[in-house]
Amino acid sequence: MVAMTMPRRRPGRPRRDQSRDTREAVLAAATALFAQRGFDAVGLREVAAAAGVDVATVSHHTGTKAQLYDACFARVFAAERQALEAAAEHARAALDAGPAAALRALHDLVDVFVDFLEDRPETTALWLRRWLEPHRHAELDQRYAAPLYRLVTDLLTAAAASGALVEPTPHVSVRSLVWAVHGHVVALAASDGSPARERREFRAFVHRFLDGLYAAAGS
Amino acid sequence: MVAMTMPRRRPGRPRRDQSRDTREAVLAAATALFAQRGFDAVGLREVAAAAGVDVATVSHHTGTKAQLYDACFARVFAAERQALEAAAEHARAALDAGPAAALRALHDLVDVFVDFLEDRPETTALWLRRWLEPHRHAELDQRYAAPLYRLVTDLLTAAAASGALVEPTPHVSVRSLVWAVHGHVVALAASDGSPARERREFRAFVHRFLDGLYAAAGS
DNA sequence: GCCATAATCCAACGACTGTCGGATAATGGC
DNA sequence: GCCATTATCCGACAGTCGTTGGATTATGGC
Repeated sequence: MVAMTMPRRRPGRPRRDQSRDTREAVLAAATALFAQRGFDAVGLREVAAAAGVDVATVSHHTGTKAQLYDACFARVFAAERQALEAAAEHARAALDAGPAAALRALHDLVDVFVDFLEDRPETTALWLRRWLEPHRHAELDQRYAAPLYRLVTDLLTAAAASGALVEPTPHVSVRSLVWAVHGHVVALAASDGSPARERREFRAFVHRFLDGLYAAAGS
Repeated sequence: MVAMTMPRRRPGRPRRDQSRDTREAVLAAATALFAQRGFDAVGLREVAAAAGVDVATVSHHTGTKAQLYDACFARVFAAERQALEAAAEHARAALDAGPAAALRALHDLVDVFVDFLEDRPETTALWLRRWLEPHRHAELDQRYAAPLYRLVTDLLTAAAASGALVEPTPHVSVRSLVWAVHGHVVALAASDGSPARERREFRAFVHRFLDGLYAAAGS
């Protein structure tokens, strides 16, 4: 953990950036715990212990428990959004270079997505937990999910408009693809087999899925 | 709720089947609450109130809170398994009647699955919550998920052996399909659009997906 | 070198949690 | 009609929860 490598904190006016470091350590510890066991099962004292600080320090930096949870969420999904938007921009640029290039760009985009979630499984855990909170679902959807979905959906729609593929309901395909990836990550975490093989197989499956969308266009 | 239609319970030796009725009411109330808000966020007193009984009565019938949770889980998935096994038997029988009949049977099987989850969204919620519990994941997988997955995977494998379709990794396809359905159910619950249209669109998507597996066989 | 600042910890609060012993009372078996 | 049975509720216990007020102390600005 980050807290282990840092010198034990002591009271007093902060060194430069001490506040930011502590906040980051708390957020990292809280994110891991919330992803693993959920909002209600994690106590603030536990978060504090994992971050190497006192409970009151957690509250001091992140306010209420719900605010801490939201901060963890925002932190993780900002990273995801950043990774995806760069890749999507790339794909959008390739759209004008013909169906073959567009298909290759889509493969790359999906690979970036799969890589990201494989590397940070806590992202999947947080997504699933948020999806299970109906009252926060709407706000979550608008702030995080919708922009990402629109990104890819627009991509597919544009590809369809250029005649590169046929997909009557792009948002359904995208959503199904996203959930399939989450399922893959969950299965990967619980797997006792060869992770490398499972990753390869899933990637191949996703690519076949994308190719299928293109094959339907009969180009 | 069931509790509302039943006469207020009073102490005393039970009428015939009173015990079973109370247990059922408790399980129903607990299942709904656990699905909505999760294990830790639901208190036993809340379950008791929803079932119209006292806390001690809940413990008396279902033991520990964890045992109550497991009982809810087992109850829901027994129903799912029953529904799916009947449909799968049907599909397996149709496998010898040629590719067209087999494909139609697969469509039917998936429709049964989608119908079931659309009708009982709490099933999806409980699945997702269980998947997020890594320590119980293995046991869960072996007791409930594995048999169902093997059912459908065997079906696809047999179809592949008969040359009806080509699918190198049936378990990946099946898992992805299952997660896509769960994603559909979640989106449906949070949707503010037309549920009927979303259901139609998703069903069409799933059928296209299955047809794609067959189309790859180049029959 | 002094002082205001602010990060940190300690201690405690009230509320809520799961669980259990014991009292109550209605019913089935005799 | 009596008795053993048992579903039900009341009350209480020990523990944990999130949160807060106040004391402590090291640092940056002067």
